[in-house]
Amino acid sequence: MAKNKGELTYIEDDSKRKTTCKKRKASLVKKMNELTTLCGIEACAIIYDPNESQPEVWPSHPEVQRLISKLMEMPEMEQKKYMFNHESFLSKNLNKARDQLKRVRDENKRMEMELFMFQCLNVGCIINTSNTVDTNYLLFVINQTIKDIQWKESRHQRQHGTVVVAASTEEPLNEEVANVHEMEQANMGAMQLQDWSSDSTNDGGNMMLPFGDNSNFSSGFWPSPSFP
Amino acid sequence: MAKNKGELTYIEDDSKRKTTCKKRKASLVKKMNELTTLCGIEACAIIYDPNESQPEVWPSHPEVQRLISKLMEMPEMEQKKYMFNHESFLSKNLNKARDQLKRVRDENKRMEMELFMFQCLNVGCIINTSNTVDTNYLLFVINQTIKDIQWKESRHQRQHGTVVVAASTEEPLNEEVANVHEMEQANMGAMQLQDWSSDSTNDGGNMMLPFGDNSNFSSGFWPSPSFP
DNA sequence: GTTTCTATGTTTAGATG
DNA sequence: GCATCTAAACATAGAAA
Repeated sequence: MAKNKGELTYIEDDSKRKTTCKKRKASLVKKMNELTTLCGIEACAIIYDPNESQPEVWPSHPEVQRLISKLMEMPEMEQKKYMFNHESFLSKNLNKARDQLKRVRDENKRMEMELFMFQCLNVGCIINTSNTVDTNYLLFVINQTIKDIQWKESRHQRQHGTVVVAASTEEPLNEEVANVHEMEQANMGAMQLQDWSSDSTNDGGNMMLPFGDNSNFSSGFWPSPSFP
Repeated sequence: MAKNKGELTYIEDDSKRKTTCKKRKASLVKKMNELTTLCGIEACAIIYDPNESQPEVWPSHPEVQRLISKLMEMPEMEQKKYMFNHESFLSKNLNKARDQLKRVRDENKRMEMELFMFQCLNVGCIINTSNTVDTNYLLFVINQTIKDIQWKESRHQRQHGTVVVAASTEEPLNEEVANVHEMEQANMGAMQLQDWSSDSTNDGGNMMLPFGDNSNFSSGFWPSPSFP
């Protein structure tokens, strides 16, 4: 504590406490970011600040959920293993249970990825992919979504023009990804990008989405969308 | 980072990383203690350090459990509200006031577009683009998003493989769109998508939300996002 | 209420026992 | 590996804008 020389007691003054809290929360989050980035470890934090309407989590809600799950799962899994080893009559159901578990896991993973994808799109970037999400699966989900978009969009080409979004790797493993390029060729339309950043006045009104107060979106989540 | 001047990247050297990790974990915990004490708020942290056999929790396991329960009781749709805002500690950078107005305007426009883009993905088609949105700008946003994805993704190629997502029109007018193809070329790596649905044992468990019989955790934080 | 500034205390990467 | 030391960078309480 600068200028306070180690006085580690509750700050009675409301204003001072609030200010300090805000500053220190920011610093703490920065420190967590540094720790996880520099050392490549996983960490999360939950902070309940009465000054905020909602608890603050770091680095993101899905990641916190994942780490919490990881924490909660540890003792349970050992317990299960123990039980399976000792209750022989359960062993005949083992394969069945495993399949079930796998299905549930896949479903959870899918939901997590879809939620994550939503958040990425909402914020505009991939959020803290280091050590947090299965990027391969995320890409699978994105490709699936893109495929849906393309399929549905193709029914409206004549009305609205065409937009193509494509995902690729060096060696696309599935048909969907491969077809992306074909569609990209086929759908080359007559559209041009305008300079969106100019001060043109003919677009602002159309840009507004009728969601009223946009403040929800200004308090996004962490890490930053890093808009250029 | 003393003597390291803001180089916020993974420390490759094992010994250095381990030492830094230990020091910084201690500092982080100290900071959390100061924050909670000085400001009288509740907070907890979970840290997974591969160097440690057990995950480290702060301030204590029961307290972490209690705060997690508190968090889990919140409705999912309000996630956005309690995410940290990266800008709170990163935006202290240079020439901020210079083009603040323009940035805010662009930001609003971009957020509207991103939200719109999400809605498109969520619904599965481009929604009534005529008379509602600037399609050209939508493409720009998509490209920006893609660019961000690529940039972030490129930092993890070795771990997860490479994917390039691209959007194009017949005549891309800006650098971003043009660069998409360059990056597509540049990022052609040696990676392949893995079969995400395989029985790999290193990820499935983390996806499970093992709240099971604990009513605190089963009280609803993971409702299905109802995707198509 | 917020942001900016700054003097001063704290953290920390690297070096050394 | 673990403690101690140190210069450099950082964090921050208080004040001012």
